[in-house]
Amino acid sequence: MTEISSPEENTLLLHDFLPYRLAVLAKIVGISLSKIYREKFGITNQQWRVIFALARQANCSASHIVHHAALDKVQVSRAVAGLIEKKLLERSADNIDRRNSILNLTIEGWKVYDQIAPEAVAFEARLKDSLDEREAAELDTLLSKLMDKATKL
Amino acid sequence: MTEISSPEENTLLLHDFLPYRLAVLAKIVGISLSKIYREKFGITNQQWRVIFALARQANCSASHIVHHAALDKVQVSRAVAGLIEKKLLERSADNIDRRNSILNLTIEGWKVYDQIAPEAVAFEARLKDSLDEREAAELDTLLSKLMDKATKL
DNA sequence: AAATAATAGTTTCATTTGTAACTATTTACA
DNA sequence: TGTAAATAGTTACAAATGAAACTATTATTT
Repeated sequence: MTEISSPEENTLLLHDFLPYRLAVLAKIVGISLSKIYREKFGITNQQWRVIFALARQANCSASHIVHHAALDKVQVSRAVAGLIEKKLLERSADNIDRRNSILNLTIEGWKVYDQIAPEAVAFEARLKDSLDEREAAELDTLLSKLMDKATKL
Repeated sequence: MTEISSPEENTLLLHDFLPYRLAVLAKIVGISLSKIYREKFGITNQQWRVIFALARQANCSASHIVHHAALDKVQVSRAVAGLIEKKLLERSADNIDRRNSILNLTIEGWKVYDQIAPEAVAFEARLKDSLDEREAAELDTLLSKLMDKATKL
């Protein structure tokens, strides 16, 4: 194996490349987090997002979740179907606009939420553990700026 | 649709939750970036990473790429097979240890790299556009700290 | 009112991905 | 030396994902 590039050269370093760093970080974080809800509750990442969206906003439609959980309508449809089968969520009809479904967590669904939520918060806290208050605030700002930019690229 | 949670309540806000923010940001950035190499060169994300790893380090084995491109060996194997078929990469035998393959970009492979690399750099620059120098440095630090922590969770 | 477009959500099918099992080769060690 | 363990890489199969077509209902246009 021969090193052919020198630091002087303008070769792109993958591990310094921001999109790569974001992808790797997000993936590792996502995998670690998903263990919490997958192993203990058999819940997928998308189902988890639907549960959290519904915990925040009850009686809402699938398309409301689409806009608040960064999932597309197919993903929401599948996640909802899975959660209904697990009896964590129930669907009722909207008689005002019968295209809509009205979604709500069941008692069981709330129990699951009440167990996962604190663990998710604790997980986030561990992740941010090495950041002081200023850094945490800075991180928020930077992620917001990047998100803003990324949606306009 | 009824708002049942109030800000006073300790409900987890999905859009403030760091793992969620990282996942959404990484996904949007990844999709935007992938258009550059997918639409113009028909290259997948994994193939792109293999090309960049090989541009940095010639004559290396697949497992070297595994460790430097955050891909698992199956992903590398498939990406390499695809790149060989496209004639962007060639594989030769390592007579010292015949388990290893020795991988190198072809002339065509280098041409593709030479076209994608500047676009990738420009993309990253656009993404960081709204950050000043201090913020960009801070971002580096924060991502490193988070990455460090995430690998130890 | 009838035809057309738009919206909500589901289903289908092809592609991608992840896990595990597999082959081939080399290393460790009894 | 011979046997077991480790390493490099591929293949096969199952599960997850994405894009497009589809059903049902409501809104808009003429």
